[in-house]
Amino acid sequence: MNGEMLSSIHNAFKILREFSQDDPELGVIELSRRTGLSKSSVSRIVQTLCKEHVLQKNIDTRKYRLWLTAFELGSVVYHELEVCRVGLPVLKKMMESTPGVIQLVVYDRGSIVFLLKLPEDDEAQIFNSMGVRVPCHCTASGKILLAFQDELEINRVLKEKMKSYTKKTITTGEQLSIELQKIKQTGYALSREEFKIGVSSVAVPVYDDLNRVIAAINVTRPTQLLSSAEIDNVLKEMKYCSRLITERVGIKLSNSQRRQILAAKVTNRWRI
Amino acid sequence: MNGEMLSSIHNAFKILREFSQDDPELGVIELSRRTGLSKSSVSRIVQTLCKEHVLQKNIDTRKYRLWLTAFELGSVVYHELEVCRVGLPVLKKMMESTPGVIQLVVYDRGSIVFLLKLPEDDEAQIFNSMGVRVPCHCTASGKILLAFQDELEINRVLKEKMKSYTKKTITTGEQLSIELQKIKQTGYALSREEFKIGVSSVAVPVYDDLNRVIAAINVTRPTQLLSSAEIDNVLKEMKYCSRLITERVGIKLSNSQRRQILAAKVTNRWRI
DNA sequence: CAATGATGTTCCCTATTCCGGGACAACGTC
DNA sequence: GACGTTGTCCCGGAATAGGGAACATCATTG
Repeated sequence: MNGEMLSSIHNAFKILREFSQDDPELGVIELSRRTGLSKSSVSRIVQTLCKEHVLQKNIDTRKYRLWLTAFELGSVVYHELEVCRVGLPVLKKMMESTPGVIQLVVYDRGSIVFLLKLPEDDEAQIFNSMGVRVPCHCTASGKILLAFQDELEINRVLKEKMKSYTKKTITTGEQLSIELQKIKQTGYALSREEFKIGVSSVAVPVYDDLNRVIAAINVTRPTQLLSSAEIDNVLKEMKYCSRLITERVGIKLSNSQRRQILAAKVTNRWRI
Repeated sequence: MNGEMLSSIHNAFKILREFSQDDPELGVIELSRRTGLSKSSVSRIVQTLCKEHVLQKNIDTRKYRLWLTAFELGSVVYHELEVCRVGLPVLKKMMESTPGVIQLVVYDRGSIVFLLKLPEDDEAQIFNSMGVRVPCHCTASGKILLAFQDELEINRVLKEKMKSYTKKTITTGEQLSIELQKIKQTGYALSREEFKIGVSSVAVPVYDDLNRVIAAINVTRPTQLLSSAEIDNVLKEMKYCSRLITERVGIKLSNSQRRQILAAKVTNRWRI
């Protein structure tokens, strides 16, 4: 297995991944510096991506931003994610009775990716939104999802360097390991200003019809609005919604089929 | 200018573009057939894209589907599109009083791309959704957006082959040209089952603060629920929302700045 | 307004890579 | 177990992608 395979494709995505909500517009030199590629290479790649309408060039500033092809491809993923389709109406209903920001989150290689965020209108850009990737160790949903990964994956992540976002961020493998065990027992995770000062959140796992954890529901609020009494209230609501999603997710199987699949130790995460 | 520039990047997106809501999972041979690339090339490209987490492989079926990197990149575009951010709350409000499917749409090279669709929960998958691309000639929003493109672009599109979706689909340049002129006079467009039998829609343009058409609002309903009396009602509502979006879009400029920019004939579509 | 600096594009050349063909392997089906 | 289908691996040669440098463009500064 040679490392990166087709190098220009690898480089193209190295460049594309530099674009984010925080850095939506980037120039050639900037990209060159960030990726370590020569500016001539960046220039050529970026021009190619423009021809594919993956990027768009701002003629005035000569900077580039992601464009419609990226949007179209991303939308396909969104529509394919069963947990999104099923989760959206459930969480919308939940929103009517539950204040705060509600998010649906999946695990991906030591990080979490936000799939849904309600309410959607983000006048206040305080909270993370759809499509954003954040490391596991500092968020409630990250910790709950990591807690349910297999040993191998957990150990891999525990060894990684953990960035500190606030004074309360967990930064060592030992601390996180203890936290994960506690979480697995209680069945929910808490983040009290571990990612952002003034902001706390609760998360519960979402299971599929084969009892595998496929996602997490996350409720975020200003810390002072999330007393332990209130957490109990919110958790009840969240667990109910989690169960609703489980019931509606997955190809409905007979019990014998289910046993068969589980016996085969299917760890294939295809059906999120 | 050499045609495609970096060919492997071009080929990668040729492959990626084959994935859609209708064809979310594809295998190597299938992709090879569709793209005209050799199956060995497709295999290698697809493996590279898996390493980049743009695609994910289903171990059981050996087919591929778009995956989280695509979602993350697409989300950046979504958040960057000012007309989305501004349009979403406006159209949500509109939804409360207006039945039917409400969509926000932009023009892109002879096609339209749906940015938003309300209501979002699509139990009934009858209507087009977010991120979907459809040719201009057969939809209300496509016709209204095309009508406001410049001569050059209109003529380019008029010459293209137009696919027929129903008996009522416009399929010749002459017909479409007449239709566009009518639309430009009345200020709105209609599609009576030109794309799908039993489904009709109305569309109005959305202007930015420099009076350029940047998007369209589209309302779709079963044909029998869209009488001409009802169309007048809906149009009133739509035009009101369109104006609201215009007011809230764009960097607020002084009148002198505005004149300057318009004098410079800025056709740069960067600021959608 | 010339000089300077910073950024972006194009050209050229070579080492590398990537493509296509074919062999091989893994399934599923009859 | 034979066959058809599909996916992966291997290999050699042709094409191309990448880096360096020149050139171009724009912004800033004295």
